[in-house]
Amino acid sequence: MNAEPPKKFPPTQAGKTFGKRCPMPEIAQLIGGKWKLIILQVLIFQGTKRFGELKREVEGITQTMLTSQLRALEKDGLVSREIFPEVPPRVEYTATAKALALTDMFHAMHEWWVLQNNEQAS
Amino acid sequence: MNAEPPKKFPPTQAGKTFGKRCPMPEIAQLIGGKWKLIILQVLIFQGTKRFGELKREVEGITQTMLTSQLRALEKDGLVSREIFPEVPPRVEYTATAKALALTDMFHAMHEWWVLQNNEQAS
DNA sequence: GCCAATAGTATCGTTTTCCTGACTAAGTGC
DNA sequence: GCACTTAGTCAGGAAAACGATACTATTGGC
Repeated sequence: MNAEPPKKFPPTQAGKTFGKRCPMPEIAQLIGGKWKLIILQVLIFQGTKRFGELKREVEGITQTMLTSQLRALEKDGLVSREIFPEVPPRVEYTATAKALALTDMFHAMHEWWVLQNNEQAS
Repeated sequence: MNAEPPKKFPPTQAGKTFGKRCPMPEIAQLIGGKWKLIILQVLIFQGTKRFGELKREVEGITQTMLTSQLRALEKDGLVSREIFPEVPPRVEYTATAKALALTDMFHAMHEWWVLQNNEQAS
C-alpha cells in the first residue's frame, strides 16, 4: 500500500554538501545507544537536572545505566557535571554548548516523526 | 579544559515544540544500530543502488548484515526493493519518500559534526 | 560436466549492550 | 545507635547486535 513507486533518480542532486559522508560510526559513538538521545533531549529542552530528577524523567533507566551514560556524555563534552558538597549529595547535570548545538537535529527528527505519523495532511 | 561553564538556564525556551518528547526508542528502532544510517545516507544522497554496489559502498559490512539491515529498512518502509528476474540476479534498492524526508535530519547532523570539528571558524 | 557471477540463506561464535541486585559514604533527625 | 536520604559503585548474567564461514539457486559460456 505505502510501497513507493521505485522510480530511479539520478545520483546528482545532493552529493555536494556531503562530500563523501560524515563519519556515522563516530557520531553513533557519541549519541547512539538506547539512552543517550533521551537523556540529551531532557537536558537540552528542559535544562539542568539533578541525578534523581533525570532518573525519574528518563523512564525505565536504571541507576547503573544512567551513571554510565552520563559519564560517557561528560567524557565526550556533551554534558557537564556539578557536584554540591552537601548531605545528602546533590549533583547537577547540564547540556553543554556542544549538546545544545544538536537542537536543530532534534527538531528535524521530531518533524520527521510527526510527518510520518500524520501521513496525508492536506 | 573544554568544560563549559555550567550556567543554569531556565527550563522554558524550547519546551513547546516538543510537547513532552517524541518517542526516541521507536526512532532508534528505525534508524539505530551500526549500519542503517550509513545505508540510508548512500541511498538518499546517491540514489538507487543494487546489492553489490551497496556492499562496496558501505565499507566493512558483510553480506549477512547488509541483507538483514535492508530487510529491516524495507519492512519499516524506508527502502523499496525491486527484483529483476535475470541471471545472474539483479536487485535494486531505493530510498522511499519516508526515507527522503530524513534529508533535513542528515543535514542537521552533518552541520553539527562540521561545526564541532572546526570549532571557532570566524 | 564444470566454472563463474549475483544475491542471497543458515549456522555458529564473539562482542557489546543492557539489566539486576546488593553494597557504600556521609550527615540529619529520632 | 538506627533509619533515611542521594548519588553513586561493583559483580554477574542475560540479551541483543554483530561477524565469519560455508552453503544454495540459476543459467550462460567453455
